[in-house]
Amino acid sequence: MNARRRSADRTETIMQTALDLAREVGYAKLSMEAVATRAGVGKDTIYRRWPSKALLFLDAVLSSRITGLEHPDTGDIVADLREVMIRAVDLLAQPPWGPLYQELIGEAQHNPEVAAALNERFIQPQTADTLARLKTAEEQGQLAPEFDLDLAFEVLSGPLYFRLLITHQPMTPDYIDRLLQAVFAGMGPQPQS
Amino acid sequence: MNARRRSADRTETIMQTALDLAREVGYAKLSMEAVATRAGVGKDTIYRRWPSKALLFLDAVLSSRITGLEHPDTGDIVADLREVMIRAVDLLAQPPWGPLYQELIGEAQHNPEVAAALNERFIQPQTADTLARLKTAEEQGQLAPEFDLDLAFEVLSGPLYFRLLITHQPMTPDYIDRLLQAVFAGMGPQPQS
Amino acid sequence: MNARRRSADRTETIMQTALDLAREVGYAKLSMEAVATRAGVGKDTIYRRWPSKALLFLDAVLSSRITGLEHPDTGDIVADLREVMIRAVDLLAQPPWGPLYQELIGEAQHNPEVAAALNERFIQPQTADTLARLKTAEEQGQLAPEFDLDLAFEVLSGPLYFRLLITHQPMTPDYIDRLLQAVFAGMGPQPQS
Amino acid sequence: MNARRRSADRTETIMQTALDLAREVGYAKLSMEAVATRAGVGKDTIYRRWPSKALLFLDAVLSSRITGLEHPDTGDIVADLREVMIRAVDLLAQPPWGPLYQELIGEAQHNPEVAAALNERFIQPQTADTLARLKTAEEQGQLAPEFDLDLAFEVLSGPLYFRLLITHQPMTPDYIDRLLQAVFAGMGPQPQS
DNA sequence: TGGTAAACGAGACGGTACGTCGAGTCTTAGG
DNA sequence: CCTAAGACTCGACGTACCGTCTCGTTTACCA
Repeated sequence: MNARRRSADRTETIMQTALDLAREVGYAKLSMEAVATRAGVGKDTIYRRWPSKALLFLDAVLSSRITGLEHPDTGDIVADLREVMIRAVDLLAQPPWGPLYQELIGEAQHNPEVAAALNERFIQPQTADTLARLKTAEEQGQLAPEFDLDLAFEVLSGPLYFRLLITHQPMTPDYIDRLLQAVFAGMGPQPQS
Repeated sequence: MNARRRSADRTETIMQTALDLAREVGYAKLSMEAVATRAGVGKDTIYRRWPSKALLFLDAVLSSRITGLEHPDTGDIVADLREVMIRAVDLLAQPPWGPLYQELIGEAQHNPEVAAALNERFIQPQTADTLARLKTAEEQGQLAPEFDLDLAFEVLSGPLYFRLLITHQPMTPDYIDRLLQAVFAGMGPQPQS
Repeated sequence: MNARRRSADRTETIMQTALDLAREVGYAKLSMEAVATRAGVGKDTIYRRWPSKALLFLDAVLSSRITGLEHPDTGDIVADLREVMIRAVDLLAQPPWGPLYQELIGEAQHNPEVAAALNERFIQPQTADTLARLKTAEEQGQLAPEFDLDLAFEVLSGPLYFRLLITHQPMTPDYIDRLLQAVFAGMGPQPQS
Repeated sequence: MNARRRSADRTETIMQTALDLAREVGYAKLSMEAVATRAGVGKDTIYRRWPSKALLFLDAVLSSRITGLEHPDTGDIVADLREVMIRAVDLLAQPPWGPLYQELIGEAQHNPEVAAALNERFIQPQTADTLARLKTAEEQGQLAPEFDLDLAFEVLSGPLYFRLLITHQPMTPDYIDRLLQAVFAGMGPQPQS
């Protein structure tokens, strides 16, 4: 089948090589030249597929099947949220995903294309999945009726991102429990009137 | 103490120039050569003071007096938190601070020195200030007695960082109100058992 | 033989530019950056071809066809030597060759590679050509039978180099005549036995 | 006379240090910074005495007493010339004088001040001394009456400079003998008419 | 003999160029 | 036409010295 002269084969090889190299030296020191050489591929073959180093990297990271972040539905919303948060945090805890994801977000800070693609391909699906699960819970009366559902993903994941990106404190299961506890219970002294 | 012969004059000029240029072209495209040229300074004069572009930039951003982020104490903890959050968000909303702060955090993702310095010089003081204000509120019974105070800064600012860095959605006063409401009221359906 | 993909085109352009610049500002003030800029070429493209400014300069000077320094054979050895010496001196008298050749030799004084290349590519062929012509003359009995032929080139050109490099006195046709006269006649009071 | 507050002491130290360093790394890699540091002297202290690196070097080389190049007068002009040539060549043969003198002449090729100073301070006295000795010999009838005395220094030393600067062939006593023999006997076949 | 101006060490300074590196584009030869 | 290879332009890197210019601090003259 030579009609498809951009063989999917090479696309895969390149992404895998990019990922391997990124693990070894980090995104910042990743060079297209090194990727091309190690993949045994001409630089043009890479640029024919991705317009820049950043977008190759993004593609490589996001395509490397990060699975298991869909919400289960056991009927217990807190347990289900906890489950997904734990899984996410486990993923980020074990190399290379934490550093790679960090660097990807770092790159997004001065590269609107990366920022947009990251949102579209990762953040929004994740948000939507969480929202769907929360909707179900709401219908089952497991949430405060007046709670601002659209905010929920941000309130729950915001602190995780804050630790990942800013303070680099560990995100332990215990931390997640405290976080869920705090967010579900609220800071206020009593049921607000 | 003969080490201190570097004129504060130049130090100031360089940081200001770096800041100006960063506003114009962004941190990513900021070059030491451009800073040196525009500041009318030799490159060595810069490298004598900062070991890298990243640390110059950090210094420039953090030294450019960002003030007004200390917590007032009007006796109303929610109002006081709101006040500071509004001010922070106003700062980030108006150029150049938002983009610069974003890029600074972006750089921190692959530069441990920047990450450490950012934490020490900006995040930790900010956290401590918030915590102090919350302690006062707690003593005055304005908070749920069991609330996890150490988490509070993360829970409140996490979502803001999430918007700033990830989704780039606007952080309006209304959004802050919704956030405070959600966090104070909690997600749970009733007085928790 | 894939090594040869460097376009001869660029090679030529670079040497010509180097030569032009050297004429304008001299070798000492010649900079690789200036050559690259004026030639519209990346610095690497230069460094890929020549390992140093010195060797580029040498190549540029020696490649810029200096012709007409081969010995004629009119049958009169003195006239033929005179002819070549006059031509050499004319070449050096008119800019830019004099200064360029001087500076090239200057560079050779602290750069063995330049010294070696200069010898191989210019001095030795010149010496050999002179020696050949002298051999012919000898066979024709135009030279003292016991004269040290291997010395001849040095005895005749040495004084020219001395003037070129050390005293910078002019090398006029008259001077050449005096030199030939002196060397052919000898300093001694009479025919040595 | 307070003008003279520059201690001769330091002047001497600096020249000696320059010379030492030049021996170690060569003139080309000699840096004023290194001279200053090793001499334990501020850079200004050097620049107060010499206007440039080149002139410091010249001064250092020429001041380091090169003696014994004056012509003796034993009555035998050939023997006397030979004596001085041998001594000169011995000096240049043993490090560091050969390389240093070469580099000095190299520098003179693009530095008129050095060239001028070198001529005035070294070449001209040397020439004058030789000429004086030749004059005596002429009066004593040891030279061909019509020989061009002004040329003599050039004819004799030219070949030596040629070897020193261009071909780097050794200048042995034997070579000097051959040179003297050739120059005194002349290249021509007979007593010239 | 103490006061003061120069010479001094130290090294910061504005500049210029170095040689290296990598991004992204372009060229060549082969299949 | 797509590919591997790698040359190309461009621009920035961080370094090294140049020769100049402050800084205090000796020194050594002279008042």
